[in-house]
Amino acid sequence: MEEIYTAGDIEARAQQFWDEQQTFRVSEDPAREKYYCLSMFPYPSGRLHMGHVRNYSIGDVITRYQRMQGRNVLQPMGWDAFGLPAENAAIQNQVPPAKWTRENIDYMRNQLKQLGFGYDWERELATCDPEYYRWEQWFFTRLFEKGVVYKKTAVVNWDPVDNTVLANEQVIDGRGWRSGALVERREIPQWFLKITDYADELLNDIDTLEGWPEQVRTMQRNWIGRSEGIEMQFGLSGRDDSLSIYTTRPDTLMGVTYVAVAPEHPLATGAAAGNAALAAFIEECRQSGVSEATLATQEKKGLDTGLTAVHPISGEQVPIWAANFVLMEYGSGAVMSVPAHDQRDYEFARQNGIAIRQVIYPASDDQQADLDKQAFIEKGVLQNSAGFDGLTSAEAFEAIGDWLEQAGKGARQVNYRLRDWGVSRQRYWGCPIPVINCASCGAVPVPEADLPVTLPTDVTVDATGSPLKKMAAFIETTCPVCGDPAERETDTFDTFFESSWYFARYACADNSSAMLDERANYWMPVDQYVGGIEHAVLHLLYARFFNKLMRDEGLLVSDEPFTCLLTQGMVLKDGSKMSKSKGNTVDPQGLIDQYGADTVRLFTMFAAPPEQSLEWSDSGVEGASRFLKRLWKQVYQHVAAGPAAALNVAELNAAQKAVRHSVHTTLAKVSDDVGRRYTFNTAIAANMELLNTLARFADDSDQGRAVMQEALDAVVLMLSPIVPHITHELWQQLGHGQAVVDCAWPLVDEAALVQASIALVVQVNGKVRGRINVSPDASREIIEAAVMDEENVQKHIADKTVRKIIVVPGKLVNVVV
RNA sequence: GCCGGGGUGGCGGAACUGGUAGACGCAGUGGACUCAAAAUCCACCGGUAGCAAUACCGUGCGAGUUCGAUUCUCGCCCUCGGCACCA
Repeated sequence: MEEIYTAGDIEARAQQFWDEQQTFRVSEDPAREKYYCLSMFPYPSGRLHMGHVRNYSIGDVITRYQRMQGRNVLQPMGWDAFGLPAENAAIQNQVPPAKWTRENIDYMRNQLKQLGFGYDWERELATCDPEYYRWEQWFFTRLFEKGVVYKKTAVVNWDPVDNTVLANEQVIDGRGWRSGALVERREIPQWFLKITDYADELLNDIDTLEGWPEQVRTMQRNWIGRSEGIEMQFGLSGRDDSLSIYTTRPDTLMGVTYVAVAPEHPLATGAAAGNAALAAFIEECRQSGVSEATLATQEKKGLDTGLTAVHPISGEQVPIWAANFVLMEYGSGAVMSVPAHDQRDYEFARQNGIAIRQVIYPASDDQQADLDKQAFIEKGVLQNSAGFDGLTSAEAFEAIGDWLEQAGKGARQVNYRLRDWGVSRQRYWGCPIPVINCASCGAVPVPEADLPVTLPTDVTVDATGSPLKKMAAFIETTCPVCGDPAERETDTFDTFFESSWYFARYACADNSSAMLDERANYWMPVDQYVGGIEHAVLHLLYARFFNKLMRDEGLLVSDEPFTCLLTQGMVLKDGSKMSKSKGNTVDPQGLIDQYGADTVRLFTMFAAPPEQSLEWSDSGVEGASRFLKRLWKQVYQHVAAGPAAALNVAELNAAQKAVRHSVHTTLAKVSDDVGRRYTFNTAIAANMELLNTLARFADDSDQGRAVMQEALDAVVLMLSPIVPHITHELWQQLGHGQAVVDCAWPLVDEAALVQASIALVVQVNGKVRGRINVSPDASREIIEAAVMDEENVQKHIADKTVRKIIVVPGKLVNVVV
């Protein structure tokens, strides 16, 4: 055995071994328990960043640990290869997106291999492969036939200078990122998936996701936003039609003093025809981005349309305002406004001189309503509400609901905040939407025999929008129904489309005749999914939705795709997210070259628990490297002295027993940390502590060396999922024939955990005043007597009377005076 | 603005179910080894007072519950993630 640890050679040898043995190649084996561990696949942006290293290290530790538990473990890897950055790179460097993407994939695949992650590379997929995206095109046409997809107009960010649609992130302070032009809202026709049809199931099934973090489940529930309310009709003065409005607070209905509609609402745009000021206001509202964060934080503005609505109960005429805070996408694009009982309506009414009418009064004395200062938003008792006076808010909800239903002016309705999923993107580098637009037949799905609709890759990309829209050869086709000349759809899918089913495709990535086959039902659902917390809502909700769509199409049997979810925190440098614009990135490659993959993996696992953000530290990496050198040295010194004798537990002296006790308490703790808690940082810390103990244990006797052998074997096995290369080598050097990657996780010897005496903390009035040593089975009486014997305890009791003594078994004693 | 997290020594973090605050590591200080340096090894390492034993203070801020609160409750401050076209 070499005396000095050299990561480079060791890592190359271990990786070659796994490669030759096809260690991580798996197939279906009904006789064994399967375990599917999946990390979110990366966007091939060029090089791995620290977030990837962290994500994939976590997944690899879990994978290797589960292998040691004897399970049939699948861990695949692939590429989320469509997306905006490839187009940006194309504009900047005149390199076609396909070429750029392929080169990035090749480079990053090599980096993943250098890091020693145990993937089954046979299953690798890239979403920009026609062999991959043809199946989502096929699936879309199935959904089309079923009526799950439909087309409607929706607003986008429009850059009037570059004449292109911008992503929200390309809008900076209301201006296009390249042109600097003020962004406009523009309505264009787009394809939607009816995710709202699944809103109830998506909501209810959250309850079954017990392996998910509670915060993610809460965020998804809030995102879906189920509410119960009343949908009612406000009449329109001087018109035959009416205005549909939804409210969750019908108890406040008699306090309505105006109605607000979105600036794009037909009522507002209609009224603008004869109203220059209103037209100017609507135009002004059009000059802003579409993101909800933008709309919610901008100054609340509105203008009276001059139209009036008729209150469904009182018949009173209330003004209709156009307001920039009402979203056309949400509900009917109109809201009733009750300034007395809604803070936003209150501020808007104050600002615009609209009446404030209180109809809800506090039900008890602990509540106060001061409408000179703010709205009273609590529930209470109704007044000034005609026939509903005296009812509580809850009673009024029912009474007003009944009244409206009987009058034919409204109905109880469940509403969702969730909106249907718009999947059209006016981009080049994505999966073409398989639709042909025919003048006489309308939108027609591309027949299965003509799939895939292949994305042309020989293109020049510039800042003025998708090159597809200028490619006659791509666009011009014939209608599959009538055979007349027709035009191909030039929009591509939202890239969330690809990432909504890749997890199932890994099970049968080689199938060229079907989207999924029976192997998907062997591997699905994913047992452990690992990825960034930033995907808590969108990706994870779309993937859950898609899984249900695939189930309903008969492609899968599971209701949910991911049994357990681990949301990893971000990697920070100097307190903020690493990014090129901040210039605070750390390139993993340099660290791999300098220290080796094991050091990088060890540091990322040690610096913080997986769910927390991780603060990068170069000197911390140095520390991780030092630990591996010490581990190497400890094994080297042991091995250099020749083979150890067999362990005979009955012959051990007190010091040897103490070391064995440390080994097995560490083993128990690390098994729990790695297997249940996923706190790899504390698992590593416990091993560091144990190695410190072993370094102080100098015992050349036969049993001393036997204890050391058992201890080093345990440390190597415990660390092997985290630092697989060095432990691969050390395990051989410790005299074992089997590769460490194929070993079983070590078992705790319960007998080694038993101790002759344990230390209890002694408190007086909750403050630590000393410690006592007692036998683990000492009675309460013996413990109390020992406590009272303590000098420092007596001093703090002094002349006071002992009121009670609290004994927490195995931990502490608190004397209350 | 709305939804969800987080805040503990000089730094990253530990304390798992309300029970010893600061494990482990980094940085630092002192020492050993060396001609010297690096590396390595040993010791110390929250603040104040004290030779020490020990005492008091201390987990973002303010209240509360409890024998006991980093942990639970309420209010506030700061910060990070998401907000439907970044992935």
